[in-house]
Amino acid sequence: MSKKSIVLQTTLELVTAQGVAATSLSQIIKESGVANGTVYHHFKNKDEIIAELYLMLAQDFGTVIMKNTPQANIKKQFPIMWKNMFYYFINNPLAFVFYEQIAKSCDIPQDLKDEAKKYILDIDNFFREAIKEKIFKPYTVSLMEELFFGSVVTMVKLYNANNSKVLERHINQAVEISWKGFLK
Amino acid sequence: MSKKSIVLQTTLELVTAQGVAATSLSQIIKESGVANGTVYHHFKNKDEIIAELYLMLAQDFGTVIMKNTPQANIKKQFPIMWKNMFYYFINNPLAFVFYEQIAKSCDIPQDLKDEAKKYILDIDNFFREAIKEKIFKPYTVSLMEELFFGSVVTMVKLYNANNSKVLERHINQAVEISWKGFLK
Amino acid sequence: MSKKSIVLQTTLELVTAQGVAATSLSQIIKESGVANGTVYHHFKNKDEIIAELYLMLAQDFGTVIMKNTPQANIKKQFPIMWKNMFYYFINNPLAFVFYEQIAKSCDIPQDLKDEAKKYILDIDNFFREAIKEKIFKPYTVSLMEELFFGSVVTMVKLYNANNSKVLERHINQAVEISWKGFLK
Amino acid sequence: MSKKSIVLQTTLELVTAQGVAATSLSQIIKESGVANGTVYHHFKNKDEIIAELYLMLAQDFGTVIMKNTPQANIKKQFPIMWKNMFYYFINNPLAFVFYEQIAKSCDIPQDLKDEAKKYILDIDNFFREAIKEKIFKPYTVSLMEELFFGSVVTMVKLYNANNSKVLERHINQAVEISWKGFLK
DNA sequence: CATGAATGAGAATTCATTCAT
DNA sequence: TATGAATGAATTCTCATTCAT
Repeated sequence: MSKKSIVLQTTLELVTAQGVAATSLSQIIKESGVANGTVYHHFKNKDEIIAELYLMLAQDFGTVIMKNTPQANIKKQFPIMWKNMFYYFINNPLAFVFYEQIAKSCDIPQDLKDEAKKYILDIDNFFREAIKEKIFKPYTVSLMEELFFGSVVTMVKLYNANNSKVLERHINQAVEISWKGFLK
Repeated sequence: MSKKSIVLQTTLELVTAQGVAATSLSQIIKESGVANGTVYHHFKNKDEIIAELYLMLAQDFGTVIMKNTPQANIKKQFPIMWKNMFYYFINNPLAFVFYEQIAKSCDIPQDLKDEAKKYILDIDNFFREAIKEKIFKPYTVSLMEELFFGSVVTMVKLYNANNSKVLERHINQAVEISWKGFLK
Repeated sequence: MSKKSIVLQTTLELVTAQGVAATSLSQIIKESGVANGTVYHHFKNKDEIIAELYLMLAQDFGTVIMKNTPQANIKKQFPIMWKNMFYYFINNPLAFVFYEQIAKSCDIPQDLKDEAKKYILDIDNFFREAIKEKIFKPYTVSLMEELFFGSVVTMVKLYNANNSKVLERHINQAVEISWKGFLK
Repeated sequence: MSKKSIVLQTTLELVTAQGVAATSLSQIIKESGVANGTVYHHFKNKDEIIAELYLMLAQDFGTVIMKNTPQANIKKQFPIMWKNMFYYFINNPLAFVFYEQIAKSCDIPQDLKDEAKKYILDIDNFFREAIKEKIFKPYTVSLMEELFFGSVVTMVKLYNANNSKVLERHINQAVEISWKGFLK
C-alpha cells in the first residue's frame, strides 16, 4: 500500500469520525504514521487530500447506484435504485459523510463538482423517462432528484443513529412513501 | 447585556457566517470584545458555548413550527407546518446549521437532546391524528416525521446552495410530493 | 465546618496527592467548592494557606513524638520515639509530605520554622543525655538527629511506595540499625 | 549540539536552580532559544523532557558510585562508595534533586524506573557479599540499601542547607554511624 | 463573611508549512 | 519518493488577582 493511499485512507477514517473541519493535517500525519514531508510531497495541503478523496468516492457512488436496475421498467427500477443507494451509504459510512458534508460544501471546488455530476446522469434520465411515461407527475427534475436522495439520506441517518430499530419493514415504507410522492 | 450574552450572540453571528467548525474560540473572544478569562469563566470550552446556543435555538424551533396551524384540519395544517419550518430555517441559518450539524451529533449531551424533544410533541400528535382520521396510511410515526423533516431540509439546502433558482412554485411542488407520500 | 477549614482541608488533600508546587490556587478553589473571593478573604495567596497548614502540622508533630516515652531510660525510649515518628508519618501522609517537602523549603518563612523548632527540644535533650550517660558516642548532636530522622523517613518512604512488603520485622531491623549506629 | 540537547541542557539548568515544578515549558523555550514547535517536535510535553533527563542522570549515577572501589575488601569499599555518592550529589545538584524529587515520583513512568534499577545492581551485590562474609548482620538487603542511601541523602541535605558548617569530620561521623548500624 | 463576575498575562499546545537530506 | 528537523504564528487554556455586591 503506497504512502499516498495510507494518507488517503487515514484521512477517510478521521473525517468519518470527526468531520472534515475538525480533522487537521497534523492529525492526519500523526495518525497515518507517514512522515511530515511525505504528505506534502503528495498533496499541496489538506484541501487537496479532501478533493482526491471526493473524486474517488464520487466514482464509486455513481457506479453503485445503477447496479442491477432492469432498464425497461420504471416501477421495478425505483426501489432497486433507492436500496442500492441506501445500502451503499450504510456500508460506506465515509462515503455517506462525504455526500452529506462535503459534496455540496464550498470545500470542494466547482470543477470537481461538475465532473462528478456525470455519474448522476443515469438518475437524471430515469426521472425524465418516468415523466415521459406519465408515471411521475412533471415536477422539476432536479427537485425530484434531491427529494429522492433526501429520503434515502433521512433513512440512512435514522439507521446510523439507531440501527437496531430500523427494520426492512421501515425501509420498505420509506421507499413506498418516496415513490407515492412522485406519482401522477 | 451580560458578558455571557455577548459571547453567545457573537458566537451565533460567527457560526452563522462561517460554520461551527470554522469558528475558533479565539475568534469569538476577539470579536466579542470580552476578556479571554471571562469567556472561560462562563464556559468550559467552545463545545459548551455551542451547547448553550443549542438549547436556546431548540426552544425557538418548537414554538415556530406550530404557528398559525388551524387545529382541526389536517389537510390545511400540513402545508402550513411544512412552510413554517422551511421559512424558519431560511430566516435562521444558524438554527438550520444547528439542526443539521449539531442537534444529532455527540457534541450535545443526551440530557439536552431529551429536553429538546418535548418541542416536537405537537408534530407527533399531528401525524397520529392524520392516521386516525384515515388520511395518512399507518406508517411508523417516527419515520414519517423524519421524512417530513427530511423533505424540508432537502429544500432548505437546495435554497441555500442556490437560492435564486428556488421559487415558490418549487416549494409548492415539494410540499405536494411530501404530502402525497403519506396518503392512504 | 467553616469555609476557611474547608479550604485548608482541600489544600491538604491536593498537596498530599500532587505535591505543593503542582497545586494551584485555582485548583484549590474549584476543588473546595468555596467561592473565589472567599478564599482571598481568608488568605492573601497560596503561600499563606501553606503556611497555616504548616503551623497546624508542626504542632501535631512535636506532641506525638514524645508520647509514652519513659523519661529515665534511654534504651527503652529510643525505639518508642522512632516508632512514634514512623507511625505518625504513616497515619498522616500529609504531615509527612510537609516534613519532607516543605518544612525545610524556602516556601516557609524563617520565623515559622524557628517557632516550630521548640517542638524538637525534647529530642535534642534525649541525644545529649544519651551521650552524657556514655551510651551514645559523642557525635555532633544535630547530625545525629538528622540521621535519626533520616532513618525514619527512609522507612516511611519505603512503606508508602510499597506498603504491603514492609513488615513489623523490617521496622525492627531499621530501629536496630539506627540504634547501633549511634552506640559507643 | 542538537536542538534536542540544547533543550535538555537548558531544562537541567533551570530545574537545578528553581526546582522541577517551578520550571515552565515556556521558560525552557525562552531560555534555550529554540523555537516553540521544535521543542514539541522532540518532546510530547514537559514530563517527557524530565523523563529523558532522568534516564541520562540515572546512567551517570550508577557508574559514579562504584568508582575506585577495591573489589575484594568490604571494609575499605564501604566509605568509598558512601563518599562517591555523597560527592556526586554535592557536585551534581541536579542529580540530587532528581534522585530526591523525581526518581521515585509518579512523574517517571515505571518502565524507566525499572530500567534505571540495573545501575544499582553492584550495590546490591556489595551488601549480599558483606552478609555472606559475616561482616554485616543479615538484614533485609533492600532495606539496608535504602538506609545507606538515606544516610547519604541526609548529609547532602544538611550540606546543601548549611554547607559551611558541614566539615570532613561530620562526613566521617556519618559514614561511621552508617557502617556501625549494619555490623554483626 | 461570602459571593462570583471580570480581567489579562502567560503557559501549554496545535498547526501548516519549509527545507535540507 | 521519502524523511523528519525546524519554525513561529495562532489557538486553547490556566492562573492569580481585583472588585462590586
